[in-house]
Amino acid sequence: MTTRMSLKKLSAHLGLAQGTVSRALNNYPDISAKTRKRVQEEAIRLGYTANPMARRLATGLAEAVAFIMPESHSSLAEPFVSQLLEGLGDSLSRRGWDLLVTQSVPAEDEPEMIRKLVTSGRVSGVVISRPHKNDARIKLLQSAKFPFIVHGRSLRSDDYAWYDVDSEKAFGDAVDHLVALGHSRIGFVGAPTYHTFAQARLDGYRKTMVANGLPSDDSLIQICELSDDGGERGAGHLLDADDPPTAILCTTDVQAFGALAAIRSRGMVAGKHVSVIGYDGLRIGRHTNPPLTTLVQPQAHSGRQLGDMLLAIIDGGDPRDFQELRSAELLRRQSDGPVWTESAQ
Amino acid sequence: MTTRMSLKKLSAHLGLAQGTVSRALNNYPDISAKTRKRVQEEAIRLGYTANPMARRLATGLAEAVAFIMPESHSSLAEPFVSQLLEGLGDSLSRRGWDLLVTQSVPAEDEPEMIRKLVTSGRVSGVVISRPHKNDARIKLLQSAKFPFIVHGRSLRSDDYAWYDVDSEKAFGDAVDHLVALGHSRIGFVGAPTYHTFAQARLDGYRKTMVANGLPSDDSLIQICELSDDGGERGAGHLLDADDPPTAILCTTDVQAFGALAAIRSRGMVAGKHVSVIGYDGLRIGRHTNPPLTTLVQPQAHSGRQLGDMLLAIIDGGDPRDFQELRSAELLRRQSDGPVWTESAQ
DNA sequence: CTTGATTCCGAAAGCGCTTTCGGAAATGCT
DNA sequence: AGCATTTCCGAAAGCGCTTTCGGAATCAAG
Repeated sequence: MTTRMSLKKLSAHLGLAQGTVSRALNNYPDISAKTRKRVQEEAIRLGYTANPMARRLATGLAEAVAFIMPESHSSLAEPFVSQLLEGLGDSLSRRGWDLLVTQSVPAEDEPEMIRKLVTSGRVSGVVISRPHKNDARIKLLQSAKFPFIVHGRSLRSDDYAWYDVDSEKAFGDAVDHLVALGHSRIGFVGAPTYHTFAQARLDGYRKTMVANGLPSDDSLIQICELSDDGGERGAGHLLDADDPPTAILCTTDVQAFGALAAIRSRGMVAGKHVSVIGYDGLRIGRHTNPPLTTLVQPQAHSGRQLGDMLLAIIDGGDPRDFQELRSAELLRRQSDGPVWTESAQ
Repeated sequence: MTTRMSLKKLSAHLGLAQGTVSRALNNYPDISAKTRKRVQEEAIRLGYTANPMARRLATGLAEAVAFIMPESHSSLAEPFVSQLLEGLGDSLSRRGWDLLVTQSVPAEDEPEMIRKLVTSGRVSGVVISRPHKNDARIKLLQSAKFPFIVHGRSLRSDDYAWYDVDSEKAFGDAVDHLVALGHSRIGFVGAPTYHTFAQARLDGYRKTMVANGLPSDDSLIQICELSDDGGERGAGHLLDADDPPTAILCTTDVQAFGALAAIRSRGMVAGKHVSVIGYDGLRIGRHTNPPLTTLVQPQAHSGRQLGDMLLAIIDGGDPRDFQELRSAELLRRQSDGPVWTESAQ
């Protein structure tokens, strides 16, 4: 491979000044259509592409955005990441920008990590996910006036861009659904509520319980970690209580998988003796025992959406104009059913 | 935020020349220990960090590597990706390098995509995964003398770096295991064999079948797509044949999930009437019906490993010195068992 | 034709760093 | 003390692009 084609060589080849060629390639209006055409054709003919580092240095634009991976809570690795990255990459590549992924770090180091990312100039924007209710990263990014978008929301979400699913409403729907099936003692397997989504889902559950005139005291609520084991433990406690619930709502599908295990291990069958509903709509839920009823979120194009929005903000758009709330829908598989009664048996 | 600290300002502040400060920060030996210390301390005191684009332009080093995401075959999104990226990111971040992710593109565009990546200078190395038996990307990378590492192998794998799991051996072990359980008609649900791993697993199955003096004619082999649906169809055909197998080996866990479904839908129970063994060791397999027996690959640190190896190659190491073959182990859950006999019932 | 406005391109100054090179100052040796 | 080294730093030339600015050439208008 001969040495890489440079602007210098290209312009010499064309008998034009470097600046002229550069402007021609970048469609400056002060270049005649004729020479512009000549330049552009010759450029592709010779396979010239600008050195990104040189351009980035000259323009001060990083031409890249970072995705901060959520901390993986279980070895049941985040199934979203892959899909989300695909969408994000798709969005960015249309502009020739890079997608860079940074791993999450211990929570206390996050601010420092964000600071570095912002000041280093390696990226022109970032997308963060799974914000806490009071997310330090968001504040940092805001005060630095750095373009960013959030996958999810924090408590106050009016003044930044986000893309989220209304899981509060979804959990309300789930409760209504269970009530319609005759359930009145409905348990909830939650996650640490510093996660906004965990809080929202708990709220949706609670509010709809009282709206239906049902109890949702603490004995019906188990907060545990976001893993199958966590779900199993949480559901286990619920099931072993004096007056166990006849249905259990889980914050995530992964937790629900654990809940199903807890039910099985107690000699009961989910969907019959006790109902279980998860949230996420993971396809893998088709294969659990029994197949998991779940709230599916429309994440097909969330990555693409996130990318497009972030790009718009980087282009100068007002972050407040980019807030999108989608809704989730109940997908009935086989882990829910009417409340169990011995007699009906 | 006041304007970013630059080498120029830092050096003025120190009363030194830019070059001197730069060399001090980069630990050049021609700077006295005294001034080096002074410079470095002042740099951190003032929060100076070099502008990456400027450095990259000056040094010609991209300080980044790209991970090319495998094409996702099913909406059962690749569970590995997340974990792998984490490890990779970890490895790279120790050196302050960036990890950038590029989405896969239609196979026919891959060479072009690789070419762009290589010539653009945006990265100093790439990691590719799921190579085909005769992978065009590998050849391209080799002829361009561009640093890269492969997650998996192609047919001829002697002259480049790779990290792989010996799934051929693993499938041999699985066959032996089933034979020990009394099985003799063992079916195989495969994947398109342009995937090297699909071929290797098929080979492992075949060879060990004949080594055990068992038949492995085409009627026992179904090639289908890498998804749960594919696995369900493949296993279905096997099951519906005149002389159905008493055990089925699947190329991946995801396919095995489908196989379990096929068995259930025919009123049989896996692990009893017919055995199923998958490959990957996905944790989610604990929750299927029944829990899936599988060959688990040690992917805990594969990302980290891949990153370290690639870095070493970029540093000038000989790719041939970086070939690592790990092995998978059988994890018995509940989808395998002795061959079923009516009488024993 | 002359003038004034346009159109189009060349020249040059950066962007913020690295690295080579040469020379002054400090040190070693006789 | 005198010379040859060695130590340490300053100066300057890039890296490959973008972008401003001014001027030559072209055009329209008087």
